Amino acid sequence: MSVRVRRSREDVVRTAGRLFAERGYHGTSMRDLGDALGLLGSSLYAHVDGKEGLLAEVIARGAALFQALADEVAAWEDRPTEQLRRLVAGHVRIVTENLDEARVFLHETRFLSPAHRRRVVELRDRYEAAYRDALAKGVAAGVFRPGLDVPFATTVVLSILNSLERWYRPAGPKTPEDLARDLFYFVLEAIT
Amino acid sequence: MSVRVRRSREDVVRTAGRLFAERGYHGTSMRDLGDALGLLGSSLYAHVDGKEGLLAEVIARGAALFQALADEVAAWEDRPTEQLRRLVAGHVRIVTENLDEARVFLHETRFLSPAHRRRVVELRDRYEAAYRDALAKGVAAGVFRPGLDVPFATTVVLSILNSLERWYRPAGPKTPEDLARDLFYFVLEAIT
DNA sequence: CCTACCGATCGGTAGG
DNA sequence: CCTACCGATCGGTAGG
Repeated sequence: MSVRVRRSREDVVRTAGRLFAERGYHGTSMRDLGDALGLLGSSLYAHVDGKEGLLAEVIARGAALFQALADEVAAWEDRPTEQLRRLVAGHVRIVTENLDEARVFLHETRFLSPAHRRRVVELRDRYEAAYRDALAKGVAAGVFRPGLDVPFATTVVLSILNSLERWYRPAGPKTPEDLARDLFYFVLEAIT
Repeated sequence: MSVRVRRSREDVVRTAGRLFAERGYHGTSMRDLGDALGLLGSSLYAHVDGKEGLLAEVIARGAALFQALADEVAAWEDRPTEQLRRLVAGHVRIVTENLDEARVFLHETRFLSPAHRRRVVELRDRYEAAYRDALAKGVAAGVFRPGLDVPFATTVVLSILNSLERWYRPAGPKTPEDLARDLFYFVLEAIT
């Protein structure tokens, strides 16, 4: 009954993302991945260099989405509230539309080789800086609470956003747009 | 150079918690665990039934700590703000004092057998209910914001608390007591 | 808790 | 992308 079709490298990476998200990197074998694609584990090596390279690619794709968001909101640096609103909305959109990559990014980065991991940690730090800068600018401009502990608030906001992958369900009561709005106002209440 | 001492079952479970937290369940072999304890992988079977039973025990210990907290705060049901304060403070204390178990509980529960996993999910749901009840009582009593979306706020509060294991560092600028206080007030600002 | 092992599975390769 | 493999490692057991 298995449907035999030619598989692209894109298919391999996307399916790897799904399996790594569901079973974890170490819980997924190359034969598991082959099975999911309708081919043998050994045949995967015609598409990719190896298992770790596949993990690195899945994670790099996730990281690129968040990085693009940080770059995008940089243009709004004169309006910190709008910057924060866009960061929250963009994060929710990325996670809800790329749940597998987001999960692998958050849970499996530690299994990357040191060289790959270093690059990902660097991107994560730059992403965090986008939030910290928006909060700091908002405090300086008087639109957020004076004396706000900016590093702490940054951590809490990212805690909320990074937990989305745990509980977001497409069939849940709120659409991604609802979530973006409600999460933004929850945070805004706490920091103003 | 390796120090040979007699190992207790307690040593095995605690070391398994550390390795499962650091490398993940599927990233830890019974030989890895034996090495960390100064004995052979095969010798572990004198102490435990098998690898999955070891995971179940590490997670059950973590779950028991949270369950005890939920039971404890039930006594304060007439004072929802105090109830929430104690839930947050208790959660921070449990995580900061049992970081390995908390990590395994959060990340490796999905690798339990269906029977073991079902019990853990049940406990987690009861723990979540303690937060939901405190918030609902607070809204009913008029101490929290009228019209607060209680299920949503519950999820956000637990998102914040469950992310602690990601960023808490004993050498960080805030003590666990500082964190408990600051996290509580962050949440309180958002829900009042 | 060690010795000595078991069958199964792992990531990966040579050659087509 | 398959055939036919490789050496290494996996969780686990029998017997002491």
